Amino acid sequence: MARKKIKHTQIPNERVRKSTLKKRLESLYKKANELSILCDVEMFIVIHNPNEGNSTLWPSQEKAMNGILKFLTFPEKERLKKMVLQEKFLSEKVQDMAETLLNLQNKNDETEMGFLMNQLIIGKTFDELDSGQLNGLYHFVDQKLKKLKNRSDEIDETRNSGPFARTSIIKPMDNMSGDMFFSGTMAGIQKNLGPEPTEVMSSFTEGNQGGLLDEFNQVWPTIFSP
Amino acid sequence: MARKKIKHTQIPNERVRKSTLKKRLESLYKKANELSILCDVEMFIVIHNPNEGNSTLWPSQEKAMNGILKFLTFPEKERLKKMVLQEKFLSEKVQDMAETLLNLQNKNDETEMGFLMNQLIIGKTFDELDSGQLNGLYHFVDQKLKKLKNRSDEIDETRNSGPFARTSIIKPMDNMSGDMFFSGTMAGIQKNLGPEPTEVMSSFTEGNQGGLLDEFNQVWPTIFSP
DNA sequence: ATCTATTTATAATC
DNA sequence: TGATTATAAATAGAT
Repeated sequence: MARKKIKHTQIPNERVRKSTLKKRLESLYKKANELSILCDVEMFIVIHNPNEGNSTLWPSQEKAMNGILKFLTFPEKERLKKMVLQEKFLSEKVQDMAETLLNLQNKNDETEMGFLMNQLIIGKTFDELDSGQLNGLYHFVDQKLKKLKNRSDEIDETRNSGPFARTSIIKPMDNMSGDMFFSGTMAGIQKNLGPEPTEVMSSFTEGNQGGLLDEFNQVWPTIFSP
Repeated sequence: MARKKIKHTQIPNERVRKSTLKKRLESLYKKANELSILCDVEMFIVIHNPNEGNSTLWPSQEKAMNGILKFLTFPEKERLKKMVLQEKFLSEKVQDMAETLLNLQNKNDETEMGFLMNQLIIGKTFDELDSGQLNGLYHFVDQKLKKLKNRSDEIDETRNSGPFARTSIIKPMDNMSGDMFFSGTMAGIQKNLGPEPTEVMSSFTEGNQGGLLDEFNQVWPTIFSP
């Protein structure tokens, strides 16, 4: 939208490309912000820029991290446990491990330490195929630790010997109402909109009373690409 | 941009709000797609819609999940381990747990099963404060399991008794060049662009040779909000 | 960065 | 819902 219509290919001139990126990103943020206000939705945007060697998160690291962390949380311990056992897809060892973790989890329930522990375990257990690329959570945890340290130093120095009481100090994550996550198929390009998004219905609009597979199907009842 | 300039507040009429959301989202996807092509960047967008009780991921669940999973991976096992020990922020129990997991991880290194195990452990160990909201990874794991089952049935039925060989069947995640993750501070609204994004320099543009804290600071040398 | 001639997006309407 | 159209916004190229 300007003096001339442009081609839909990568801008060859680096100067122009960079400038265009900046201008268009500003617009994109503006649009996203408008949309979230006008239509009462939450959104976040991630931009990876291989050329510049950086990434940008909008509207903030904090919000997106919280979303992402919730993204990776399961709805029910027992449901997963049963599924794993029933489907027999995983070894006993893995199941034992999961149970052990579950127990440990329960003991630390509602403590920030428990949350941090989870963070660390995640970091440890993930494959490291992209080693050298991934410091985000590292930093996140570091910040959490610092925050926690400050708070517990202020609030509760006498109750326990160490800085980390077993009582709940802060809630691990914000509550964001209406979160739900993602499923579906990938599709091609329609009109000029680029790839279609994937969308799912919310699980909490659905009942849940059948067997394990029914349960699963009810949780993910509708997969559609609008 | 239309017949009339609109207010920057939530659209009261539900029908209009829904319609506007749809139209504007299409435009946003289009813009995002254009931008990614024109300026050679990768992006993904997440929209939570509390009212409709659903969420949308653009451009696809697959891509965003891969990004998110990498987001949560640490660069080095030992570095984290040392950090945890040095900082003395976590209990021995937690550290033992982490080590146990680390060992288990090593045994399953480069196997899809190991990857899946990690997924499950993550699900198990996370706090469940948002219980009932989070089925995304559940579904993701299910799909991985199915894929794995199909592949191993086809490729390698004789080498092992079960369907899950200890050898690497598929790589857990795609490689996405130039990924890097997020840090920084949150800022207010500038012009009409909404919140500022947070951005960081890439870790792999930096050297890394000091002590643990130095190391950390070098990994996250520059935090700025453009 | 700033400035316009144009292209695009879209609010209101049908 | 889906189209139409008058107007607001975004922006390519120039400065």
